[in-house]
Amino acid sequence: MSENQGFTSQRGAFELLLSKAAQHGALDAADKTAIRSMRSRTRMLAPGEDIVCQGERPEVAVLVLAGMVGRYHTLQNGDRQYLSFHVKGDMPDIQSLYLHVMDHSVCAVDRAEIALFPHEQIHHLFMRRPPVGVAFWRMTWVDAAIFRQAITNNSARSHVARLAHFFCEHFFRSREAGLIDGVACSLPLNQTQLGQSLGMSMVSVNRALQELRKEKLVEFRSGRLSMLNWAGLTALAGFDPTYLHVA
Amino acid sequence: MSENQGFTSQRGAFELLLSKAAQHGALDAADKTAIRSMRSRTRMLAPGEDIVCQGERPEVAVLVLAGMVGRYHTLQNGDRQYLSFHVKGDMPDIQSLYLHVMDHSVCAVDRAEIALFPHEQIHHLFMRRPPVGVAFWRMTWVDAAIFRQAITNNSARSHVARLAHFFCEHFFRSREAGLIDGVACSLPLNQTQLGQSLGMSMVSVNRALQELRKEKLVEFRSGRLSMLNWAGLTALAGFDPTYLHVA
DNA sequence: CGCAGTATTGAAATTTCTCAAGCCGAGTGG
DNA sequence: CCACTCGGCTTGAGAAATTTCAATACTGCG
Repeated sequence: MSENQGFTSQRGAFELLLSKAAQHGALDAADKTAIRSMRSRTRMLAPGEDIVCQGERPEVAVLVLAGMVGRYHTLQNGDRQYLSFHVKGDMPDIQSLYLHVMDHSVCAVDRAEIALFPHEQIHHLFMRRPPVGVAFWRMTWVDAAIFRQAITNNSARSHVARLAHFFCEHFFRSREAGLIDGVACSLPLNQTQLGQSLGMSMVSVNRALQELRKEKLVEFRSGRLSMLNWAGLTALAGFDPTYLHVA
Repeated sequence: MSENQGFTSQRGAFELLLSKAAQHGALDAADKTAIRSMRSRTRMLAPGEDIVCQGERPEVAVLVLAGMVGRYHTLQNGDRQYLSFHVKGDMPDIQSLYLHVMDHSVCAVDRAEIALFPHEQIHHLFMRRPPVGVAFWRMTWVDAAIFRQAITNNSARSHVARLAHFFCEHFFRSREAGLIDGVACSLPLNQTQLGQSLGMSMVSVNRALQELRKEKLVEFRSGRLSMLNWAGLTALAGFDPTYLHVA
């Protein structure tokens, strides 16, 4: 991986936020100016580093600029359950704006870069420019749709279909975010983490993976996911991208 | 159960909506007037009746006035996965306002009464009164937190803890909605539906239920849930209500 | 070259599901 | 008033899926 692949300048954060918001609602010039007038700072994160933890009360919201960020619950026995993963352009904890105490943690999965926007400024932005609020609102609704799909995936699908569905979703979203490289994308998770996302043991992940490999549907090694047969994989997974609500 | 227990008049719908919104954000007189100026109609639903189906494009949003409403996915093989259940004061499909095609269905679980608000009016309300938008927005964020918890529940907890957690959440939310009768509340689901919510077979639900009964933690028969030992149940479930973000 | 983390494998232990039968209680009609 | 029926609950037992445990291989990096 080249040194700063995908890593964005400070100025880039606003352009990214703008284009993301524009995907979710029509914005006029005043809306865009208002977005650009916010203050933010950027931050680099080491692999595994926590950004906010369950129980905290953050005063800033995160925008992912590069790398992958994950959200997870920590159970009483210390077990970790990943809830979702986020790529460039996602705002994984915007809900902390009004839901003051975090019910989950947010961490960098691999090396990542984020921008931080103060809650106060986002709040004023929404009050002054309702269409911007609606655009952001829509983003969080897509998020909720992704959570719903995760419930179904982890509760009602076989291990193989479950893993396949996870891969389909990640690839599809990476494509939307412009992060595809031919037929491959980055997915910097190990099999243990995959298990903590899908509600299965690491060994079961390994065996499900072998199934998919044997059928020549995907390849997945050292953080790289390659789609060998998209039609076959989506059919096996029962993947229907409607829930991702791409405009 | 008495004839129209909990069933609300047309006028009651606005008061309910108002008090619900007020729980999630400070509203001034103009905000309240704007909410009251909307048009709505109410509707009675038979047990099991669908309100909106996966794939449809509704033009109204639902407010639950009485009874229980559920959301579910339908899988390719016809299996059903329940995603969440909603009681008086909840708006289970407000996201259809901007996420135009439904990625899941909404149905009445038992006999229920709902109010329907045209999308167009809700949209104008949000544009004119941003604080009202924020209050509604917060409601949907709590919804998302509930989905996250369901992921963890169905993926990482034992069958017994899973069922216990489900009971805790339902009881807690029913209490918030003022639907508690002493130590009991309504939960009009059978064991098959419980299984379709928790990602377990009906037989496993039955056996988990027997565990909870044996420990004298809860009683659950014919749609009625009684809490016999709240402290014991929450401890077993690992239930921490932070995620419900009661203001 | 060797370490550390990750992946893979086999086999036993355990959990979970399926199947199928019997039970129970509420409502129905004779 | 009682037999009947229907849906939902309960039970046991075998089959299947899944996890656990533990040993072995692999890989990238210092």
